[in-house]
Amino acid sequence: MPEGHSIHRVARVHRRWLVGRRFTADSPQGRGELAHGVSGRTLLNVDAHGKHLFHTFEGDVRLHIHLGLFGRIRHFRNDGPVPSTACRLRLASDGATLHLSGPSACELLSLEDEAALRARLGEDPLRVDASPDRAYARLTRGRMPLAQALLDQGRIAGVGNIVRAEALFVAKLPPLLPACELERDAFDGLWSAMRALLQDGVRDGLIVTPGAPPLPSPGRKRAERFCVYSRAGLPCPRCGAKVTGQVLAARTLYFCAACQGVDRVRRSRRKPVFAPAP
DNA sequence: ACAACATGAGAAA
DNA sequence: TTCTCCTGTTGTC
Repeated sequence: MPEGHSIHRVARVHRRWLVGRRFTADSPQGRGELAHGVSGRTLLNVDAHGKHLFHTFEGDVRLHIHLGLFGRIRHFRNDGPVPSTACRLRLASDGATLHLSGPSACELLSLEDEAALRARLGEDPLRVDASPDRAYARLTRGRMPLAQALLDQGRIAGVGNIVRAEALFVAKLPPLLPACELERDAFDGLWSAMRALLQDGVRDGLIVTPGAPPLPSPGRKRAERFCVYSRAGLPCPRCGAKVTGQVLAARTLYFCAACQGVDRVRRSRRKPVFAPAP
């Protein structure tokens, strides 16, 4: 569910359908104070930055939601079904109800705390105020592998494991290149690949990488379709070589070692620190 | 039925 | 680096 595109899509839906409504809130999971803080207030605004959602209610009440790995928001036009015991927050108004379950964060924030949180977030390719210059400066700080830097939300916000793999593939970049060796024109290709994937994802509600092959096993229900993500051992749709899946900093990184090469990408050629896998 | 795994991230060591 | 939290889906038996 949750990479940046999902969050921005939720924000869009909520702006369109929920802003202006007055909600009653409850928490079947037993977070009474949280529900009490929101209940009876009108929703004024919804904003997304990276994977974070910010709802502003009347009376200076700010709700911060992060879905984490497991979080989900279900929407209903009517009252909706009986919420499960795992439902952390239910917001109900006339003709629109939502159930939030499994978030890693669902809290009320003061103005200062929200500002501090937003200040820690990097450039979000989905935001109009995003600065590619700043994104490049932050992303290329240090020698950490490019793929690892891409998941650091303080550098670039909203990119998750799927988008990093697919964008690096589309831009034909080597994931293990030290971030500081990424040339500016190579970054520009990566930035536009990420933005295109995320923007299409907001529009369609799921990530579909152009050029992705049909699903390997027809029975699978996976909604999103990829070139390399989750395709370890399967043929690369561009060159046919086997896709690599390897764990990097506790996350599985997928890429095609054969066609995501190092050419034209280095900033300094002095030290051959990185060599593509054989 | 049951186990493994997942699009995340913070804290601890 | 390893643990920890949270829930739902996928695959194996």
